[in-house]
This record gives sequence, C-alpha cells and structure tokens, in this order.
Amino acid sequence: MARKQGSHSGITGPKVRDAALRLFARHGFAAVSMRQIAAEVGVQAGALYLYTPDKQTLLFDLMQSHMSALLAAWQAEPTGGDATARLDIFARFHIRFHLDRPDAVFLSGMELRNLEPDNFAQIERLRHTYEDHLHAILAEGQATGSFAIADLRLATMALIAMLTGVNTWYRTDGRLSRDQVAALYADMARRAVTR
Amino acid sequence: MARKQGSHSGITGPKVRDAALRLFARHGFAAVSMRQIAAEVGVQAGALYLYTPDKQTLLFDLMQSHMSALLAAWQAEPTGGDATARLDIFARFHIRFHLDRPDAVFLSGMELRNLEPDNFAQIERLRHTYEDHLHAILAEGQATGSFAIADLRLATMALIAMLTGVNTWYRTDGRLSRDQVAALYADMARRAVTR
DNA sequence: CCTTGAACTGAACGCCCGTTCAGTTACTCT
DNA sequence: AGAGTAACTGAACGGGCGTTCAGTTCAAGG
Repeated sequence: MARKQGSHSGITGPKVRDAALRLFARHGFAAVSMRQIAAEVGVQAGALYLYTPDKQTLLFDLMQSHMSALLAAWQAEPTGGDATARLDIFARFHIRFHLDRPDAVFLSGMELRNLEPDNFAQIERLRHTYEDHLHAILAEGQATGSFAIADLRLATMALIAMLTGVNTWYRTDGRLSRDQVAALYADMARRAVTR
Repeated sequence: MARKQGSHSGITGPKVRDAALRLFARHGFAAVSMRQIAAEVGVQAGALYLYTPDKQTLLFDLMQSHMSALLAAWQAEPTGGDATARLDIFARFHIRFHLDRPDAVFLSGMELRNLEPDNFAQIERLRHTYEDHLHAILAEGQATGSFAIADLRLATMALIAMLTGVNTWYRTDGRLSRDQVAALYADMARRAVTR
C-alpha cells in the first residue's frame, strides 16, 4: 500500500510534529522511538524522514518553534506604562502563555541536554533574549525607584523560575482559573521586588 | 579475569550509585545504558546486577535517597522563632541543600516520568511531605498576620519553584557565593508573601 | 488516457539495549 | 592446605533502535 487518498503532506507534517511534541514531553526524547511517533501519526517509520532529516532535528525544530513563538507573542503585548505595570503585564503574559502550551514548555525546559552543541547554543540564545526582556523591566524599575532589588540578574532568574513553575502543578480542572493564577503570580512577583 | 584484589562490594556499590547519578543527571535516564555506567565504574555490565535488581530500581533508589536526605536534613534544622524567621531558615536551608547536590536535584526533578507508577507515588509522597513543611510556615505566618497570602497552596508552589530554580543558573565560579545567594533568595521569598 | 511525481510501504542495514548465567578468580576461614 | 564464597567476566539472549531505499500506490496535469 502507499498513500490512501488526496495530498497529505500539509496534514501529515503537522501531525508528525504534534505527535513528537506530545510523546517527547510525556516520556522524554531518548525514550521515544521514531516507530512510536510514526504509529501515533498512522504511518510507517520511514515516512517520517519526508518531514525531518533526523530525530535530533525534529527535537530542535520543536524547541526553536516554541522559543520563537514565545518571543513573537511577547512582542505583540502592549508596551506602555511604568515598570510596575510592565512587570504585571509580563507576569500575566508569561503565566498564560506557558499554561497554554505545557508540552512545549516541558520539552524546552527538560531536553536541552539532548541537543547537539550548535543547536543548544541557538536555543540558549533565544532563552537569554527572553530573559533580557524581564531584566530590562526590573532594571528600569530599579532606576526609577519602583523596585528595590539587591541583585538584578538573580532577581530575573528567580522570577522566571517562580512563574514557569506554574506548569508543574496547575491542572485545568483545578479550583483556580488560568487568569486567577496569572493574577496571583503577578502579585507575588511584584511584591518580591518591591520595597 | 575476575576481581583483582581485596573485598570490593563496599567500594563498588557506592561507585555504581555515584556513576549512575552523574550520568543520569547529565544525559537522562533513558539515554544512559548500563554498559556506560559499568564502564565509568570500571566493571562489566553484568556486575552491576550484584548491586541493583534492575535499571529502574537504580533510578528509584537514587531519588528515594535524595528525598529522604532532604527531609532528614530539614528535621535537623533549628525550629524556633516566628513565621518570618522560620521562612528565612527554610529558604536558606533549601538553597544551600540544593546547591550542594545539583545532580540529585536535577535527577529528582526531571526523571519522575521515568518511574513506574508505584515508585512515582512514593517519591511524590516524599515531595509532598517536604512542601507541607513550607506550607505550614506560610499558614502560621498568615494566621499571625506576618504574611498576607492570597492563596496558600499557590504561594507554597511558587516559592519552592523560585528557590529550586537556583540550580539552573548558579555556577560555583560565579560572582556570588553560596551564602550570598541563599540570603538574596530568602529576602525575595519573604517579600513575596509579606504585606 | 497516459505520464509524472508526491506520499508512503515494508524490508533490510548494522548496532546497541537490559538482563542472565556458567565459569573464573582471589580472598577468607578453618 | 583445602574448602567455600564474594566479586566479577565474557558471552549470549531476544529485541528494539535510527536510518535508508527500492518499490508501490494514487491524485493530478497535459
């Protein structure tokens, strides 16, 4: 047998990425075989190589897409206001964006060590760029007196870790809505750098 | 060939665990083979089975040891003072303990998904027990008016995530000492739940 | 209607996996 | 000196791995 009906490359391509993302996030990159991904898509393993040159590149593309989407989404957020207002926007944005893509977040946080050096460096650069946006907000607040931060770089890392941590416990069917959680985290973030 | 000289089980056993911990943390559980661990120890793969029934149990034992050590170390910390003082002690303890064992922390955070259901449940219970200690401190501070926390459970998770995040960026040769970092994090943690 | 080519199969490549086990060595105990 | 045994080797087991590729199917274009 070969293909069943109609043109599929526009459908199968995304399905491969979706299946790979879900499986990598759930079981880990090394623990998932190309045959498992293929089975999820409904195809033989060999067919995957029409959509990715190899397994490593598949992982890298997923991470790269995630980080690019994160940066693009942040650029689309409103820019006005003082540092306190911008921190609030950043925190809420971060929480919402991350809650919407648990698999991609999990993957991008966990599988960095499975990237080859060149790919790792590229993803790290994107991650650094994102952190710099928060760093700039904190620096401005520090300069204008809104914030009182002993160590800017440490505060940046601390807030990012706190906010990203939401994905380890949040469940859609829990008692708090996405927006409630975002508001509560934004409040804690502001307090952590204020006074 | 067989064993070279003297009795080795008291030496080889720990060496197996050390090598497994380092390799699992570095490359991930699924990506490390028993032959790689054996090579690190200086032994053939078959000999590992004198020290662990299988690879899964080796992972579980490493995680279990880490969590038990964490709980035991916390029990050994001073207990007096009000909620603010105890939060300070907790935060400094958490940072120091985690900075001292980056591999074990990394492993325990990352490889939960590679545990079989029963083993997973046991580790989760230990983790929950640890989180409850922080939860109790926050609850007391909330009751006495030291803290102003909108959601206790969320605040607990947020602080744990913030504090544990130190391991993702801290380097021994960086500009901040272990104790400086602990003090800075403790201060941010206190502010995040105060006023 | 016939050719083209995109989409996919199915089998094969060499390699590494976790685990088992009979056999070998070197130490300890009597 | 001899027996016993803890520690370990080295080979083997069945199976799954990532990747390649010749061949097959089928929709579309001329």
